[in-house]
Amino acid sequence: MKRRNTPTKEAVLSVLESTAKAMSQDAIEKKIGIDINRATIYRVLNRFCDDGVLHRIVADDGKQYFALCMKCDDHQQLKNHFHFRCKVCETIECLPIPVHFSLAKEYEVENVNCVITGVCKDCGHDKKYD
Amino acid sequence: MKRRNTPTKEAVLSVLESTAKAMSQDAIEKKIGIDINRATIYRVLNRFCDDGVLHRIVADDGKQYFALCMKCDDHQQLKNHFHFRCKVCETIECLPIPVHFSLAKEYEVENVNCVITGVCKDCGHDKKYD
DNA sequence: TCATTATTGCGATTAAGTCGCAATAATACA
DNA sequence: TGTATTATTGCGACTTAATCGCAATAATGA
Ligand SMILES: [Mn+2]
Ligand SMILES: [Mn+2]
Ligand SMILES: [Zn+2]
Ligand SMILES: [Zn+2]
Repeated sequence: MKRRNTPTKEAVLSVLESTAKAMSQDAIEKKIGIDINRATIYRVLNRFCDDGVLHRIVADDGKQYFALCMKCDDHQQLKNHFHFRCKVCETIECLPIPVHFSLAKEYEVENVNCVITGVCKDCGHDKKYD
Repeated sequence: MKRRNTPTKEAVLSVLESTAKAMSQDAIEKKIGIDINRATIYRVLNRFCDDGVLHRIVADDGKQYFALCMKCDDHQQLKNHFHFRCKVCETIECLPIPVHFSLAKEYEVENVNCVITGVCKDCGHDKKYD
């Protein structure tokens, strides 16, 4: 299963590198410019997740969102972090807030998925000129 | 919009009162005994959520799960708590672990959805007689 | 250049959840 | 107790997200 380099992979990655947010397949497809099949985008995203290049967030809207995994040491500590989904601008941001919990040792943790939903700082309700 | 008492409502509630876990529409339908339409179960569940009787968790499998909201003061502090989804027994439990985070005041929080996924204490990998 | 096989496009498919509408039944009230 | 009001239900159609099978394409290494 050796990976091959393709224009599709590079295009998807480049879209995600152009933002600090997590994006859905739909949003990526809209922003990507070139025409790539939906199933292909999903397959590329899933492979990136398998390879540890991206992480997947399932929000409370039931949709999957994908974001780059940070590699520098500063960010590595944030392996499990909170996410914020804004209902107004429909974006998901990776928050620099680590998730802490402690479970009885019999539990085996495989994934942590934490999403806070509401209105983000850029869309606050007091904004008069929306 | 005054609520009416119906056998359906009572049946759904009784299923959820019979367990400490969160359940999906599918699981509820299987356990409920009487034959109730899928859309109706969803409508009942949604109404219970609106009324604060149930809370809804969206897990990383993309599905919605519903659990009773505890009313005693002991549990009220756990308004936002972690959930654990076991991939083996396919259940979701409400953990008595509160979710803590702090956001810049410009954020408006409307919902908190935290799910840890893995293998629960009853399904541990060392079990030889599964 | 050629063979291998990972990747892609396409259409069909699955699954969760919602919606419109007509029929039913819980509630309030005469 | 009868009747009107309207919340609730059942049904089927629909929506959306995501996956899958398969044949065609193209990246890679020899
Ligand atoms: Mn993130
Ligand atoms: Mn819970
Ligand atoms: Zn926003
Ligand atoms: Zn389990």
